Amino acid sequence: MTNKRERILNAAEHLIANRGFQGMSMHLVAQEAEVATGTIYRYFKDKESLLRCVHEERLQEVSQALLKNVDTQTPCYEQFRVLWQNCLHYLLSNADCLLYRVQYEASPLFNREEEERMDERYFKPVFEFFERGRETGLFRDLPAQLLGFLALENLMLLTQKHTRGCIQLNDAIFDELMDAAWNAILKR
Amino acid sequence: MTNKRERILNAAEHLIANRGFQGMSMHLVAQEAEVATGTIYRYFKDKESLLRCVHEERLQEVSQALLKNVDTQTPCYEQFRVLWQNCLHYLLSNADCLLYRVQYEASPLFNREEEERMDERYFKPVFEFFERGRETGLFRDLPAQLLGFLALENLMLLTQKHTRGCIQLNDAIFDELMDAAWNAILKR
Amino acid sequence: MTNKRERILNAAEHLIANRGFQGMSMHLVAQEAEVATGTIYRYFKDKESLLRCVHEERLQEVSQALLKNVDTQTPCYEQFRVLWQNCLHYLLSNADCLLYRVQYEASPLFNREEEERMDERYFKPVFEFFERGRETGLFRDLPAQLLGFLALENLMLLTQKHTRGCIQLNDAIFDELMDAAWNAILKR
Amino acid sequence: MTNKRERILNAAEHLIANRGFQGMSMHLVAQEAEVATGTIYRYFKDKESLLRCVHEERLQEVSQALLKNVDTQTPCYEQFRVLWQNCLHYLLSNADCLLYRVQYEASPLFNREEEERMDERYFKPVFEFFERGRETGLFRDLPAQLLGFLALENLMLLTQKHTRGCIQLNDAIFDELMDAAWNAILKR
DNA sequence: AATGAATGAGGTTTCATTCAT
DNA sequence: TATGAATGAAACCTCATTCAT
Repeated sequence: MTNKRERILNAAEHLIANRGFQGMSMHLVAQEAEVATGTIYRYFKDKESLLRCVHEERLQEVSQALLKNVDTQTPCYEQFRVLWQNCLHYLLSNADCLLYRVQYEASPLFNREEEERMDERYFKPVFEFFERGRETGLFRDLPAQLLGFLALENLMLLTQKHTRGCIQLNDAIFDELMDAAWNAILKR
Repeated sequence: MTNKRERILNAAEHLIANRGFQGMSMHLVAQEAEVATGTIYRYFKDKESLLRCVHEERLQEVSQALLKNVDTQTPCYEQFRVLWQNCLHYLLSNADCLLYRVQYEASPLFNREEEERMDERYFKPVFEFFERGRETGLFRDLPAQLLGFLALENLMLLTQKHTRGCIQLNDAIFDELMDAAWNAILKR
Repeated sequence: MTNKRERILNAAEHLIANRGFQGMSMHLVAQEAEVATGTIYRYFKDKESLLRCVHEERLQEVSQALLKNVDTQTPCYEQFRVLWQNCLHYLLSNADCLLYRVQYEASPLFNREEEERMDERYFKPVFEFFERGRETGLFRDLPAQLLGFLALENLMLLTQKHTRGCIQLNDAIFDELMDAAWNAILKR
Repeated sequence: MTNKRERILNAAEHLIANRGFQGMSMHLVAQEAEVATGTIYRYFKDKESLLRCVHEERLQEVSQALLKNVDTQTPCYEQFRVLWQNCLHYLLSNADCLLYRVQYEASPLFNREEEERMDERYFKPVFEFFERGRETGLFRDLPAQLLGFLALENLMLLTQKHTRGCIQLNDAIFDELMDAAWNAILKR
């Protein structure tokens, strides 16, 4: 059953999300996934490889969630709104993934080049959206990567703080935040 | 010599910055600080306590750097500009502190309540600045904490990516980013 | 197909020869023999049993090779010469078997009594040859086992060193070594 | 206490001697040496390093024992006799070292080049003895290494079999064996 | 008869912490 | 106060063996 592989990935993500990279031991992963320790090594060469897979599989999932119902034929703002809402909903309903990703981004352990390649692969349409906006003079004259960061990435940090109970957010605030993001990237 | 205590704190910060929480072993800290392993335990009860101290000492330093030359008598935008520039310069010239802090923020390991208390203690004047801006109707109707986040905290993530070589930033971009931050918090 | 049994035995021998007893895992044996791991257990009760079989099967083969064309009607020196040459050629052309056997002999793991029984069974004619030589007063007054050792067994160690590239041997040296062996066992 | 280092080396040697390379686990070494597992790693980088040290330290000891009382001024046969007797006595009274060494020699795991360098370093005077004998026309025209092998190294294998109870040796046999070794290397 | 996924005991190694000096 | 050798629990990983298919 390839089901076991998925269980292992989820267990790893969950443990990292809740206990940090330090708190994810192979033994705990096995326990959480309800498999024997040795079983993990049938699916993943070693711990590092498991971590890489957790990352890549989730990246793919995130990018799909992000781009759902984004129609390049609709007005720019409309596309932005869908993107932003997709992002918000995904983050709010996938706490483990969110808490995991924030730590991954912060960690100095990972190979930057590989990460860049993956970002490019999975988020190409997102970057293209911001690039088009910039070319038409709607958005600020900043690299697409930065526009994407201003518009979406800090949402990640905010929802993380929300999920962990550090701040309280509600729908009114979300509307305000989306508007703030839109105004941040708009050319003056 | 209390000098040793400082050396230990710096060593811990440096190691976390460059190798993550996992990469900071007490033995390595001792080596980097050029003290014996046992000496660390004269200054800090245990590893957790050392980590807490690293955090608090730096928080204090950051808050001082942030508020330098901020004059509440000057126009709001001017105060914002100084705050933002202080923040940028501190982050760019204190790579270890920056790389450390990003990981700290992302980590699920720390006591949220204590952190909140510390934030409040050290960043009170910053929050007050945003609060005033909101009350005068200049800034969006969002909690000061959120305004601060929109204005300053994502700068931390950006400079981290810059420091680690994931993105390239320059003065023109920094100007643009400051403007983006300003526009993000401004009421429409 | 009993062919599989042979493949497994060869794989085990080959692995031990090249990686030592430590380097022979059941998984690697299966891979090298191109069978499934579980299949090994159809032919051999467990790892120990497999090792014992590897040993016995090869012992039989060696003894046959050793005694080929040895004619008890010919003069003693002639018989010795054929035995020695057979031994040399077998060892030189069966590197795995050689490298395996040297390790087996050195290992404290195996049951000495069983080994003795096997030696006796398979090498009886060889021992008889040395026994006859002793009784006729041609060879030293030493147990046949020891005469055999002096004459043939150190050839094993020498060819092992040759095969592993530790020493260089050639035909002239081999002639000299055979003469040395002959003189070692000869009564003065 | 550097005493611990010695205890660890002895424990490792003893375990290999009696249970083979496989049977030497770091845990067992620690137990036998009466130290904590972790302590081993203060003295040796890892298992491989421990094995190398066991080897080198013993090699040195063996070479000293071998050359004791060998006087290059005395006749060749006398020197040979002392060498051979030294070798015999050392092997008979250092069972662990003997059983260890035989396995080491048989193992395909070790770096041949390094071994050669060590042999050369520690056994130089032995090789020189055989070289002189060859140059004066007393010994066979074989490399000193091979003469040494014929004269001494198979003694190692024989005493191993004796120590393990596979064969019975006594003083009369030893005399015979020494004579056999002498006749093996003598030029005809 | 054959497969190979699964198991978990046991291997090597690291590391936070203690304590005699 | 400072040291660093020593500890042993716990980390990662391997491997002989079993068993459902």
